[in-house]
Amino acid sequence: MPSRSTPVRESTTIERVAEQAGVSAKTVSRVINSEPGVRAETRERVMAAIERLDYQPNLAARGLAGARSFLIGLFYDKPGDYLSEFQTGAVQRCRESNLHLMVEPLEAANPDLARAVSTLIRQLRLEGVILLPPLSDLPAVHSALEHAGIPAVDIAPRQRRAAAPSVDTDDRAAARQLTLELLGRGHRRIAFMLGRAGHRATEQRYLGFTDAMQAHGLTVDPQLVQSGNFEFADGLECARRILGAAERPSAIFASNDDMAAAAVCAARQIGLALPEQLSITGFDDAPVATMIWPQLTTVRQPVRAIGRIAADLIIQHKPHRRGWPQPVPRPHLDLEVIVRGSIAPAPPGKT
Amino acid sequence: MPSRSTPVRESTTIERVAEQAGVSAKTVSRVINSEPGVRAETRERVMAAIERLDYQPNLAARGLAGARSFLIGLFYDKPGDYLSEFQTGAVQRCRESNLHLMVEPLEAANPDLARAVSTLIRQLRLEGVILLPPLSDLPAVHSALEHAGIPAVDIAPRQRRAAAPSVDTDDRAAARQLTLELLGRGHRRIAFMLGRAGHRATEQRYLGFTDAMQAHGLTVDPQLVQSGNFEFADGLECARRILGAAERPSAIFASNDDMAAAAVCAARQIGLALPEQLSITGFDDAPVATMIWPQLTTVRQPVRAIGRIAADLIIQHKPHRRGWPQPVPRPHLDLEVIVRGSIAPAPPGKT
DNA sequence: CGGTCGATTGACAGCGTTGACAATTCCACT
DNA sequence: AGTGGAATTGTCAACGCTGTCAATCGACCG
Repeated sequence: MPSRSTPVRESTTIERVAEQAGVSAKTVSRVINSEPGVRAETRERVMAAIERLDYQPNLAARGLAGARSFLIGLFYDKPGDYLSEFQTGAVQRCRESNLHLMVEPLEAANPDLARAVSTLIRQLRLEGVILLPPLSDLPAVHSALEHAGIPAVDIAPRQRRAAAPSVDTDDRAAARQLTLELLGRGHRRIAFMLGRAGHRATEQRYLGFTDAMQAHGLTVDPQLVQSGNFEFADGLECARRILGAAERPSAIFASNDDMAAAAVCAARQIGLALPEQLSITGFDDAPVATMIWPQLTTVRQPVRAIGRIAADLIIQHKPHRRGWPQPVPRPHLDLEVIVRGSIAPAPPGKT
Repeated sequence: MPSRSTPVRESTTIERVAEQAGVSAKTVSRVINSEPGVRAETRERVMAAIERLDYQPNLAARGLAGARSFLIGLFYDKPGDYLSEFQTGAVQRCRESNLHLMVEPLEAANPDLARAVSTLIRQLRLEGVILLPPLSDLPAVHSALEHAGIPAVDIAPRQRRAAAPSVDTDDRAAARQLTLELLGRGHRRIAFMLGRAGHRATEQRYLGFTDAMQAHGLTVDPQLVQSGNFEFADGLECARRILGAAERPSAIFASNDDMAAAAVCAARQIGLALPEQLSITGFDDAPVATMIWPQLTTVRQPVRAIGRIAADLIIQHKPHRRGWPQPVPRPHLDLEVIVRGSIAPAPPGKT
């Protein structure tokens, strides 16, 4: 029984819709793009025709004719859970405006980054680009984009650029609040595990921590501040150093959950009872936060929401009149401290 | 100091390149598309011109004229680490052929899935689609794609479709091997935590497990087989049921690392010493596998490689003469068992 | 009732590239 | 030098849509 393969059927063009609706192609185009100046009755007739023929405008043709692309780029360096959540949120927003998201991994360390970026944007004529950290901190990327006149939004950039939109969360405030949870439980000697140098998150979280400490008149023992680069393996080293300190802290504030998980392991290995003998906090509410015991007290980032907003910023972006910088939107999202089992009152005796 | 905004410079067109090289636009086009029938010397001249002008062909125009899109779709349901690794691999392969990857989250449960898919593919004119599970098992998606004549590759589909390419890993063999690791350590009473019903991985991993058990003349106690849906929370329940059994097993084979992590937690909570009193294995080598203690013995999936291959299958795909199904490629990737601290010899006494 | 002006709509020429096919060039061989 | 055929290159018209600008329509005014 030879299978007849069904060939691709011709797709409906704008012309066919125009015919159906008894108008010109241009008018159909107007309706598609929700341009003003189409009589309501006409618009309806056209929409009905579109519906009836199940018409889908051809992106390439629209792009070519209209000098746009309906494409937004999402540039990232490291894959991971964060990325996938983020992009899901961004795509959601894109769909509402009939745009599409093009994901492009890029190596931050690549010396030829600028050219890679430039190639991408010129080939695709991206309408905007979302930069995930650490790409959001690379001048090479920024200048390539600026040179091409393509709007970019920086996600959690270390320092905001003058005329560039960005999306941030108030890591500092959340870190402060998280530290307060520890202080409130009587902890005084608290260690801190830093993230990767140069990341906004690294700085802000540490600042929030010191804010809270200072507010309580406490100083931070430099021996208890170690860098873990946001990674488990490094975190393990770092936790060991911290726990090996002459005077052991009663709590560890890790800059992310992976490192917090490392602290949990390290503590367990030297036989500490958790959370009784050592409180640990993380950051991000990554999957691992609830997959270990005790579950991590941490800070939830609304990652999808951030993705949505990032896409929204690109979409809302109107090219501004030259010389007149438009106000740069900088949404700030609230983070949520989530208290779980990994923290407990400080053991007595340690004051 | 008013900032003059740099406007978008005109991009080089194929015409300009043709001029530079002293040939017609069509010849430049030939070079770009590496078509045969261009004298070597001419080709070089053109390439030099392209280089000199830093020319980037316009995707939209190429697409419109050539009736293609240079776009491959990656449809997924659940975001996560797997997705982000996979897409990174797929993009790598795409770049080698100047294609781009369009990621599209799709809800498997959406009753209107077929239309969502159809809209996507007609708007974008995708050249192919990669379906991540569980989408790779949905007839609605398949038929929509087939109807549009768009090649699709199924990733780990439950059952292979006749003329459809797919990428699989030999989960069954790996599960068998992993089980052997347990059996080799003297474990006889082994519990199994199933994944989500309907997933290929769920079936194959269980089959591999029973293969090995049977080969050793062991029967599986139905009480020790529980379903955890691939999720930590469910896994926890499920582990508790298993550990609460009249006769406790000496090992648990979890169908993925999240559930294995749950088993670790559950065991710890009832005071079992790990791995001495209970061996646990996972699957996938997810991030969590090395972020808990003891680290999980598991199976590594070459996720990026799978992504690469999936993209490759789309790219290699040549539309076949109607009626003559071409051989369907079905690469099979090897998995790697990784032995870590979560398994140990069975405690004596239990035989 | 002609005129005016804003609201609608349409005609037409591209957008930058490739497909189909024609033209030219190049060579080997008479 | 002439010829045939393959190799190479060019011409021209799409591809499906939108920008520009002209045309038409209608309401309203004097």
